[in-house]
This record gives sequence, C-alpha cells and structure tokens, in this order.
Amino acid sequence: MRLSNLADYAVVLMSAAARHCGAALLAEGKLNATKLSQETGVPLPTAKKLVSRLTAAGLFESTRGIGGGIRLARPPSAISLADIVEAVEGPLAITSCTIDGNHDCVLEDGCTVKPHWGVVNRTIRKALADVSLASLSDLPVAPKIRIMEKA
Amino acid sequence: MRLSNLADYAVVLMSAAARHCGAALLAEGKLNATKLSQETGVPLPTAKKLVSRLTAAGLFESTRGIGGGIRLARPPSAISLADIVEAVEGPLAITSCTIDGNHDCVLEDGCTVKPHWGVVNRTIRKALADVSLASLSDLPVAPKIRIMEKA
DNA sequence: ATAAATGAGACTAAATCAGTCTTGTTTAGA
DNA sequence: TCTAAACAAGACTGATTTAGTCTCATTTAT
Repeated sequence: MRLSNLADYAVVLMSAAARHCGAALLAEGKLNATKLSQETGVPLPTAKKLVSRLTAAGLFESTRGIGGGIRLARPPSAISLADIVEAVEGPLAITSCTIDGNHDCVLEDGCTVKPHWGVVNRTIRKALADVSLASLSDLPVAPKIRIMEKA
Repeated sequence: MRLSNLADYAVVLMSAAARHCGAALLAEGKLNATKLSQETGVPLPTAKKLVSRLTAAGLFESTRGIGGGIRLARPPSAISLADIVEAVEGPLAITSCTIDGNHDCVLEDGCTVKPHWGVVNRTIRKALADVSLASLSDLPVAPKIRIMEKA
C-alpha cells in the first residue's frame, strides 16, 4: 500500500520544477533533468528516466538539441498528485481486478468483495487529485480544498 | 499504488469467514485455514500463512490441538478493510517518510512536499476504514457509510 | 557539415513479495 | 499417563517487480 519510490521522486521533481516557472524560468535559462537532480538530490539517471516518463505523459514539454530543456506543460495549479502518480505507475487501481480486461481472479463472478473496491478506488483517487502541484510548492495560490484534518 | 496480493487474499479470506459466524459456525463445526482455502480458491499454504498473520494481529482467535480451529475475534461489523490491510502489510503509509522514526530522505527538513502526505494518508486510511467486513460479505447489516459514487 | 548537448530507450542488479515446506504445540483417545 | 493425530507458527526458496546505470538516437548552433 505504499507509493513506489519512483512516484515519490517524481512528485518531488515536479514540485521543484513548479518553482521554476514564469519569470524565474526566463531568468535562469532552460530547465533540465540535471538541474532538477542537483536541486532535489534525486540521482541523475533516475531523474532523467522520470523526466522521460513525465514528458511522455504530457506533464512536461521537452525541446531537444543544444538549447533544449524541459518545461511544465500546464500551470502548477492544473497538475495534481493523481496525474503524476498515474504517469509513473500507470492507472491507479488498488486491486488488479479493478483494471478493465483483467480476469486473472479465480472468483470473478460471485465475488462479494469486488464491487466494493471501486468505491475505495475512487475515494483514493480523489484524495490524490485534490492536491495540486501549486499547493505542494507553497506557491501563492489559495488552497483549493480542505480535507479533514483528523483521522 | 496497488495492494499486495496477500492483502487482497486476506480480505477475501476474512470475508468468507464472516459468512461462517453465529449459527452457521455451530452447524458446520470449527472453521480452519483448509476450509477457507477450499471455499475461496486461495492456495492452502498461502491461506495458512495469512491466517497466522491475521491471528497475530488479533482479528482471528485460534484454538490448537485436535478439535482446534479459528474464529473471528470480533463481529464482522467491527472489522474494517483498514484492519485487514494493516494486519498483512503493516502500518499503511503512502510514503516512507510518513512512518515515525524514518529519516532516509535526503531532503528531510525544507521538504515542501512532506507535510501534504499526511493529509493524503489520512484520507486513504479513512476510505479503507469505512468499509466493514459485514458490508463486504453482504450480510443483512445496514451500510454504515455512503461514500461519493462519482469520481 | 560538424560537433556538442540533450532526450529516449535498453539493460543489469537489487529488493521485495508470493509460495512451499518443516518444526513445534496442543489435546483427544487409549 | 502415554501416544498419536491435528493444527498453528515460523523458516526457507524461487520468482516477480522495481530501482538504478549505461548506451544510442535526435536535434540545433556554429
């Protein structure tokens, strides 16, 4: 029930990238995996790999060649934890039977448990979708939500 | 972000056990890992292992010896998905930095991401805690909660 | 046209997880 | 009281997934 390290790193990486948008970006020149690695402490090869995946998922926009680099594809307030986690780990489903087209389960029909996973799944997804990159980076943006503070 | 297979199996196992409580238990005799395995399709050795862990966590009560067996320690309505998952996987924390006493993270202080994991964590835990074994087994018990049906 | 810089993809090693087996305890029956 | 059968508990092995490293293809300024 833990997030993979890669997904965790990806969140840290994008959070750092969010701090380099707008005016800051123009002042310091292009952003790239190397720079993000130095800032966050995430190993460079891992950072490169993650940047690739996040770019493929449409969260980063990349430019190749000498003057190349990366840049957030959307404003930080429009990128959620759910987006990042799904980009790295694939569709987030708590159990394999929740994924369409999967019929590995021996029980399948007649399983009284299965129908309940969907509800749990959606709740978890919402918890991740409600946290934006802007709030993670402590940018001057009003928090969109206020989830219960007590367990 | 997926549940481990063992945790998934544990839920199925306990769900089956919940159907054997009260009058049904007395009629059929003691319940054990072998019987649960046959009913659910979970491999016997795995079922045994899970029963051990669930017993150690206080969800099952076990009696050894010839006439021995297992039995739910609490009524199905008082056992939640969170209980079962934690019994098998340990404390459920989305990231390792959420677990007390863990200081592996290079960032540690000054990490703007960390404070937000707690909120996500509690939300996920609640989603699991709100589903009881009784509702999973389709027992004649009124549903305790009604989580949003739309993502 | 060339060379330097960058992103993308393939590969290797490590850690975790699932599954199997053996041992230790307990109690009914002789 | 002793023996044997039944059961749970713990240790071990194999496999899958994951993290990390390296090499290659692509692009653009000079």
